[in-house]
Amino acid sequence: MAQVSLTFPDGNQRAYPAGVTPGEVAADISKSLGKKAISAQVDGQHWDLQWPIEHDAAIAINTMSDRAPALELVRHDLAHIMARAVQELWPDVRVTIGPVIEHGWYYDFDRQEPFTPEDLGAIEKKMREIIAARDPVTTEVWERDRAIAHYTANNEPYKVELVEAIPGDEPLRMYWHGHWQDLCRGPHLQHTGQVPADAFKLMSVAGAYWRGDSSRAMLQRIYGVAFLNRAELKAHLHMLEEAAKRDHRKLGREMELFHMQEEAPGQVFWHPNGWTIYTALQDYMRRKQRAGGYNEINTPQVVDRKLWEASGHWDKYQHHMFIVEVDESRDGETDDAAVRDKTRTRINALKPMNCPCHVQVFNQGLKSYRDLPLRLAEFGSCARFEPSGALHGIMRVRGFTQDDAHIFCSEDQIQSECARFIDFLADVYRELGFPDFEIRFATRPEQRVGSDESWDYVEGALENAIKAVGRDYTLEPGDGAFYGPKLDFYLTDAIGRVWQCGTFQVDPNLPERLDASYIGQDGDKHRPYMLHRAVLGSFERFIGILIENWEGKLPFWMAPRQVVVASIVSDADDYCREVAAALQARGIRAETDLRNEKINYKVREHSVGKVPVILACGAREVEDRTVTVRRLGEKQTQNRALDDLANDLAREATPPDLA
RNA sequence: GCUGCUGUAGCUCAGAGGUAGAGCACUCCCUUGGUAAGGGAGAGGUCGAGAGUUCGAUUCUCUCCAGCAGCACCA
Repeated sequence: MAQVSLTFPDGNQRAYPAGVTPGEVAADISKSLGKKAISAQVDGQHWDLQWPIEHDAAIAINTMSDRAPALELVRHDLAHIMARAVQELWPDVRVTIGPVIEHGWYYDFDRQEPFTPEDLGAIEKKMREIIAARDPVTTEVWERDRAIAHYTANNEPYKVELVEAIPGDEPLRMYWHGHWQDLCRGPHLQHTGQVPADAFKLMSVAGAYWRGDSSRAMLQRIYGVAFLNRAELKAHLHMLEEAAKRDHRKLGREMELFHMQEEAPGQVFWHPNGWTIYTALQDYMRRKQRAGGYNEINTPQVVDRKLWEASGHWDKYQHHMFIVEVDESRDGETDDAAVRDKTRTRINALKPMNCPCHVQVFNQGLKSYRDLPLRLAEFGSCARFEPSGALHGIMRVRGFTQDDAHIFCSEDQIQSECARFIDFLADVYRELGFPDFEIRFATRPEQRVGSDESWDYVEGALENAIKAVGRDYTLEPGDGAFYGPKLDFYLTDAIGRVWQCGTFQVDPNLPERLDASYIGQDGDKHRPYMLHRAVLGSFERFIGILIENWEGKLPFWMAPRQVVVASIVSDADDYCREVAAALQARGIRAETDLRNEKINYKVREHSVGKVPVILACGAREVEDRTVTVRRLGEKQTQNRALDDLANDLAREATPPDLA
């Protein structure tokens, strides 16, 4: 009989009959390992305990203490257990797919009636019964015809479709969790009892398209989270609560930053406090850009469709544009709709992007190679008709302002401009409190314009630029824009969430379409490249990220209300006004709170409002010309001389680029 | 846009086929209080919009609008 030689992690080798399974190997090592085993790594591949090993291989047996495979298996088995529970409760439900995702899994079902929160409870209960039953998990490889016949007979059309989509040379694997069967790649646990019964929770149900295709059936997706023990589950649920606490929509209301209303969906009404943040950030970016060699411009919002036709947006982006039809016959003539000339109608669109307008600025007058690179920046207010379901607070809106710029340059300037931009962006992110960020390099997609040589050159230039500034990046092959490759910049917030903000895109296409040119050293006309770039992305979204990152407790220089001077007794009112005025004279955003309320009340209210510094003044402070300082989040107070404190606060209030 | 859910006072939410309630916030009064809510009184709502059923609709039905979760979208 043929033998296979298995090498264990400690270097030991043992011979087994070919076709031995990791489960048999584990049981051979020890009875307890045989029981504890959950799966194996065979030549680095995650391997089911039941799969035969036919060749010499390196093998390691996984148990629950091998975190990554354990989590993978627990979540994956839970997906099957949940699907089984659902079909036991409602036999007419059709099953589809149920993959493992970050923190847990989901499974998509086809069912007429919606699942209710009570249903989730019933499913969870049934799942615990299945786990308690310790049903064996078994597997078999089936022929395609058998699988199709089986699923056809059982009225599981989605499964039939899945089987048909699997390439003919790939074996079809079936898994049983007790009596319940599902098509699955595996691997799985030994039996359902290996799933920790107290470390999972069904979270929510939501719609999802079959195979992610919006033209196909809408299924119901049940999400679950699962961990290896109860403590981890609780920690995760606690983290979700933390994220909810940081929700910028909630903090925006509490801190009186902005509001939105149904007459202007997806657009922000900024209140004084929120606008203070906005302008502080914008003033900062304006200084940075000026120092970074950009020329700030401003371009129209309402632009004739002719320009959008020329730029290609009318063809490709029209459904995302706010289109404005203007009846020009009323121009200076009449307000009476009946006598207007309907033929004098002009079609405009609100700009969804600034680039075509920036080319118009570039195109004014003759440009020389000496003018390049020309960096035109605009805090460009754009309007995009985003799908209603995409809107989300101030993070995904229909009206927003980008920190946009376009760099017009020659081909051989792309690399240095890219390196220069990465440095610029890193500097801004660092100063704004995001020292770590990730670069993703998206290369040529299937559908593209331009020659392969040109793509080779430009992709090479970007790659060299990243290397020149000494940064790592991950590759996203095929994810570039149709006109050119791009770099996307992702920052990580205080609770580990990742946000794409910055971007750098090489575009030879739009200068061509809009006929931009410059005179080269040789006296001939040349086509410039256009580099689209943004650091923050949009002010609206970035401020949302800042609010959530800092939980509303923004750095002092951005805080909308930096100091509240609160009186303890009304005899201190005049002194409080004097203190506030002294701080205001130093450029600090200070207010007084002289209301007839106790200091406890005032402290609570301004703490909830995230005011970083509360200065309390009573009889003692008036007497000594001091203030008692209470910093947000600190219990302890500090008595300080007014002048001293004013110096400190003035320093703290200085934006990072001026410090 | 799609599926599901939601829409009642500024905010958070309760309620019911017979035109509405709480807490906080707000106004006034008492209180001058030393670091996360002092006490009392008062005012405040076309119950998201429109249509239908009904003697009567904020409540039931339909349509629309907006929000929430997810999906799709984010050249």
